Amino acid sequence: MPAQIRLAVDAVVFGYADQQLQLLLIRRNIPPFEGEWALPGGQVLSEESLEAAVERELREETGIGINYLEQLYTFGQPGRDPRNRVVSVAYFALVNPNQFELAAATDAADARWFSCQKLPALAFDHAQIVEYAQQRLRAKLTYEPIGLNLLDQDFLFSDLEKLYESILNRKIDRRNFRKKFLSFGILTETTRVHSGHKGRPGTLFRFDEDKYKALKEKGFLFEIK
Amino acid sequence: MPAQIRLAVDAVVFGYADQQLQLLLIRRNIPPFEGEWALPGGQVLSEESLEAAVERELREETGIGINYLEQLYTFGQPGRDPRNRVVSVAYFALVNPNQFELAAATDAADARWFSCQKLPALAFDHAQIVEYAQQRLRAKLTYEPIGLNLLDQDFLFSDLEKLYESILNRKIDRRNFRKKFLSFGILTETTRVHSGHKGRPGTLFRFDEDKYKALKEKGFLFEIK
DNA sequence: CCAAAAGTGTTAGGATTACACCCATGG
DNA sequence: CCATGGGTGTAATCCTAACACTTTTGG
Repeated sequence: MPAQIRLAVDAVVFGYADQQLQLLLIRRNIPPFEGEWALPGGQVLSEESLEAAVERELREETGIGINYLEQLYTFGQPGRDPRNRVVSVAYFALVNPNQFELAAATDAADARWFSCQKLPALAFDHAQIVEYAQQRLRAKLTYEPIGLNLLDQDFLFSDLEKLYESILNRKIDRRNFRKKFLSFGILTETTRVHSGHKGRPGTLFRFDEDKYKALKEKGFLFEIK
Repeated sequence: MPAQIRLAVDAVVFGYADQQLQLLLIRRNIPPFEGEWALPGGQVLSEESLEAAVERELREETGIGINYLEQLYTFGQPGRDPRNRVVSVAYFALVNPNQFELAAATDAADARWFSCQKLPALAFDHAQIVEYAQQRLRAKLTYEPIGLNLLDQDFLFSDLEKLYESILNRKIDRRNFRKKFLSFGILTETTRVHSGHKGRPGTLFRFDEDKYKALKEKGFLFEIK
């Protein structure tokens, strides 16, 4: 029998707060890399699916509720874990940090959001995994409306615009962006709001996911340049 | 210790011949699914990378030389292998079937090309994996020039055009396609050819991969609609 | 000389970009 | 009444899509 290969999952969980992309990390309380920050994750149990493993680990380690989940990539270089051969299937998740208690520390683990602008050093090859996930997020934002999973259910157009600007890291023309996005017909208008800010209140929009799915079936293409 | 999860790789190897997309399959000579057709692949050894495992399996089972390889997706549903829990990292490969002996049967395995239009029943969940790979290929053809890996080094424009037509399964305007593709500046012109066909001989082109990489670095975007 | 495939340019319509002023509210 | 952010239209440009005839060769 060959030396065993262990299978794990890791989750790159993005949130959006303070007009910045945030990443959810846990502090490891066991070796290797004890005390360092790492992606939530762990070994896959023998009878559970990969997605179930991700969800279980997130529940155990962070108590979080996921809006969007997709498989990212499988990292399997020998040596990426200094002790054993561990192959890890990385997942990519989007959540709205407002929808639950900010990183309730369950288990023994300490869970926290970090701005993607100021990440700490990460255990294993997790920095590489995060880099890969950011690329995926940036790319996907332009051809699927997944960014909406990072916002509140009802949001201002300016929120959406700032989200795109901060993640894609470039200026976006407000008028053209709104025209384009609205032209897809996947947002519905709600009432109005003042909320915390000064200035004129803005319209609240809501993502119509069923509409989007229906259009997608019909071959409709979402695209933001 | 939990029941062991086994890790495997599978390769979806596409070729192009007779103006059709082809898929490389092997006939299994051990249970389960003995005698049925399946993707080349097998268990990952404890010290090899995933890519090395794919290349080793392809060498052992088919004697093939790969032009393009990328990770496709990891399939890990419990029950996908009726005997053990096997998680398989699927890879996606493009080859030119002219570049080596047509599926030399090494090992005990029988390896063959099948037109993607007429695939046999496949073992395990391999039909699903192939379906996923075809989607990836179709999508990727439109935003990366990977189709060139399926052709001879020197090829006619009409070959490229037919390749796109057959894989995307729609008519393409010959003039617009040529204009667009040439505008990228990633093809270089060679001499002329008659080859086997009737009619006026056409110019042979060659993919300038270095040029493409250089442009890509600079933020250039390849796109065929 | 005929059949087969290669090669080539123009135009209309649609999409994208660039751009600046007025409006509604809170303090 | 002022500061802040929300809301809106038009014109120039670029890109895409549609479209047909001529050229070169082999048989």
